[in-house]
Amino acid sequence: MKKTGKTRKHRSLTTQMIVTRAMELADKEGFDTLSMRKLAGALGVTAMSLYNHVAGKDDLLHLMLNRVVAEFESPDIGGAWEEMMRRRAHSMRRALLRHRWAPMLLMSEIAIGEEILRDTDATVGCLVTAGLTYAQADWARNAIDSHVYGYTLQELNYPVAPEEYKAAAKQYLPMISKADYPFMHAAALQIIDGKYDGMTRFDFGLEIILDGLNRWLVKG
Amino acid sequence: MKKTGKTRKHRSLTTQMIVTRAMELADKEGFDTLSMRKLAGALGVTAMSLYNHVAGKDDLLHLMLNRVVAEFESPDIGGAWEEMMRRRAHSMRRALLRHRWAPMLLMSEIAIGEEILRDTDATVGCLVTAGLTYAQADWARNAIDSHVYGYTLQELNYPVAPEEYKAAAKQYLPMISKADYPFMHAAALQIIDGKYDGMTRFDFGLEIILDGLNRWLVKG
DNA sequence: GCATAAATATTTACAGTGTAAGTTTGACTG
DNA sequence: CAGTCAAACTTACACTGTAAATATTTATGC
Repeated sequence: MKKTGKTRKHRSLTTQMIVTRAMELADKEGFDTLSMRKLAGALGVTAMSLYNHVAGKDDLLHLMLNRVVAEFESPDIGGAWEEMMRRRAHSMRRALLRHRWAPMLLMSEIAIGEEILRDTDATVGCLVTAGLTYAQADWARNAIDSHVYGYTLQELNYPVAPEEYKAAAKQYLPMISKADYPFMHAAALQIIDGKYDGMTRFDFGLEIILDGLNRWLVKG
Repeated sequence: MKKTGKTRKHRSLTTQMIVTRAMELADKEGFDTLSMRKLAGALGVTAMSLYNHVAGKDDLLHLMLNRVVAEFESPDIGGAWEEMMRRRAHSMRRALLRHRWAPMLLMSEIAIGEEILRDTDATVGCLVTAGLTYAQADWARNAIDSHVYGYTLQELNYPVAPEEYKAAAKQYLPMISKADYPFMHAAALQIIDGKYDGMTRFDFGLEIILDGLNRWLVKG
């Protein structure tokens, strides 16, 4: 197992490389199949080598989550807050769909880090600059984030793709007892008949919230 | 290892017992430390015995989640939809706070089962009976659920308890660079000065959504 | 009552996991 | 060239879920 002397193994690993590769693997093959051994293998290295650059799997996870948040679009200070929040929400959604493993962890981990602070600061900053109090800004941000994370997470784990709703409804209709679940039964029929496409909508909830916030602010 | 003949080990285990004990353990000691061996031990049995009543850990998980959803309050068909949705949301929140491990899994698992169907059917049923179309009912339910799950999950994982916000703000203030994160810095000061208690509010977001839905329906 | 069948609990074993501890290697420094 | 120190490696351990085979208790049929 001697070194050839040319293939440099030493000094060839960085934290950035590890995080990048980990995200690629998580994106492609799923987060739960990502093990330290597998990640190390993908980098041509043994598992324990990673521990020279990363404190542990938890630490790696936080670094990955920070990278995801880095993809969120920062609202401009001084911009029209509604439009800024809308743009941020859409960019969050795109980032979360790119990294399907992220939403659950972003919500359920105590996630702090440079990029997460930056995002929070810019968001609160935009709202406060637009005239909201810190309390109002915090509540607004929380309502929006709850929706973005909540909606996206539910959507990501929905078992059938939108273009298969009709077929799925046909397939499962006989399993939905009309006596026990009359409304679900009727809903399935509506989807089959093409009266409703079965898709919930991200923007629907988002606009309800933005509009509601706006009205509440105007009212005082 | 012969049986004493009196201490009956056989026939003494049921699926219900397993699920109940699993929920107790998860509630008390956390979901991630719940292993089949530990659960079996708590029931005075070996790990593999559980597999006679439960297909596997995944199956057990789904049974647990169904039990949680069973604690959600079913809206009445024919009731005033806004108030019904409000009551359901609050009961969801109480149940999710009782079972801190549940929200993440309810959102991220493909969860189907008797109780989950019942809840969906009753909720959609209430809304449809109140005059909404199936599409509108689905969107409304989705917006509400996204908020309930999203908010509760974020709240559950918030690192400091509400009564410690002030102390926490004092402690961490020096770590929040005024140059890099001016608004977070200012927010911390407001909390320290007692101008804002730092608590976001479940009802704030919920009422924004309910009100927004109402307006949208009236408008057509 | 007794053989047989069906449930259900147990034992053993395996391929994984994250990571603590100790060892070797490689690349700079003087 | 020798010395130093960070980085990569090896080994080992205590876990995990669960497949397969075995043992034991209960229920059924004659």
